[in-house]
Amino acid sequence: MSTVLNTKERIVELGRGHMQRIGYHSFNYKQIALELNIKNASIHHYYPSKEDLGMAVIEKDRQDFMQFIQRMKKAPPMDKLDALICAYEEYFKNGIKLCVISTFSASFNEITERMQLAIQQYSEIVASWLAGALKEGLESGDFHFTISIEEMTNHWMATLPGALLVGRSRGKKYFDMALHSLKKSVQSS
Amino acid sequence: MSTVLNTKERIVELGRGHMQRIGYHSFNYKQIALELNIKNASIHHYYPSKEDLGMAVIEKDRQDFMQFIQRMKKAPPMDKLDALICAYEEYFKNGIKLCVISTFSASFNEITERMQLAIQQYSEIVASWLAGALKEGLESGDFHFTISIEEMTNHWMATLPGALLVGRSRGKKYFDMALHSLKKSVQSS
DNA sequence: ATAAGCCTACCTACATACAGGTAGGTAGTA
DNA sequence: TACTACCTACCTGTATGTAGGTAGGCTTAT
Repeated sequence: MSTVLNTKERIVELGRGHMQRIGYHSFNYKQIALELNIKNASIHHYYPSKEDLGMAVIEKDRQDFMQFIQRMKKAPPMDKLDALICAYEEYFKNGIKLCVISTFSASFNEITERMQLAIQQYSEIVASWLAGALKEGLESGDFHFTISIEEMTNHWMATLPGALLVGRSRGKKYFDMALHSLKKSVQSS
Repeated sequence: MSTVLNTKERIVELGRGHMQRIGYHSFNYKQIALELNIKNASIHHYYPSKEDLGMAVIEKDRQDFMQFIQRMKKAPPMDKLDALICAYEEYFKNGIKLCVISTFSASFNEITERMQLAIQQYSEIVASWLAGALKEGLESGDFHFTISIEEMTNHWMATLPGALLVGRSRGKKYFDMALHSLKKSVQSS
């Protein structure tokens, strides 16, 4: 698969980045238009409304996550969690982004119902993948923890976004510490 | 202390609520003006710029937290943590708010440096209070955990905002579960 | 082979709305 | 008299979105 993106794909890609950095509502078409050297109105040619673009961003991120699942399908459970953590380190590094789910969760009360639904569904996909990886690691003996898988899943689902937020206000040290604690949580608790 | 607020105080109070629900950037003067039955321009009489109002909201929340610290000064450590959790339950209930620190952390890249600084300082106040409560509980034998106080503090600092976000996308059940796990974390880990 | 027609990927120009903010005024109170 | 707490009216900037146009490539019929 070639990495050359057409305009439509580049709009989503750039839009996603901006939304993750400054939020869905603060994001605007101008920034993308400048970067792609096209006019504001041309974006509407591909995405008639901002909601359409928002939906496309969520959908693209979900698809990327599905591919991630596929790629990691046969990896050992710890590698799966490591890869997830690695993705979050990338978000934090690349201009202090949030993950897409957190981005839209932070704006949850100002997005349309359609978008809320898409985020809810996407969240459940991530959660069930996480639960699967945790179950697998527990059964293989790679992980050791005494709380339920559902609780551990939820612990991860809350801590990953929380680490991004806390990293913004308290700095990288505390972001790293949160992820480090998270990794340890499946090894002895 | 009377609960009757003057207009200036009510503007901050309402502003805070709206910011917590929809974010700093999405929040606008009109909503407050309507609720207080005054004109948009009158808000500028009290807070010349939006940044001033944002700063006032952060400052008010910090002051409220300082009062909270005072009130809980002689309470047993577990009561302190319970009270904090209770505050977050209130946020989640009252129209699905985030805490003020998360609110501005979510918008961290679109607020002024002054506001960023204020949030950073406020974060450190919360963190050091939390660390104090954890230390106290550990020494009194009320808490049992093996990780460092700094790590446990950070765990709380990340999980509380994370729970609010996850609660928005996955629902109250998972918000409650996150807080429940959090409470358990100081009792056996 | 080529002309006609159509589609894609943009453009210019504009409509609309709404936000933050300012200038200057006024009524009531200290 | 001066200050407080508003108001009306307006300016400016900016965001989403629309209408209509155009250049160039592709398709199809003759």
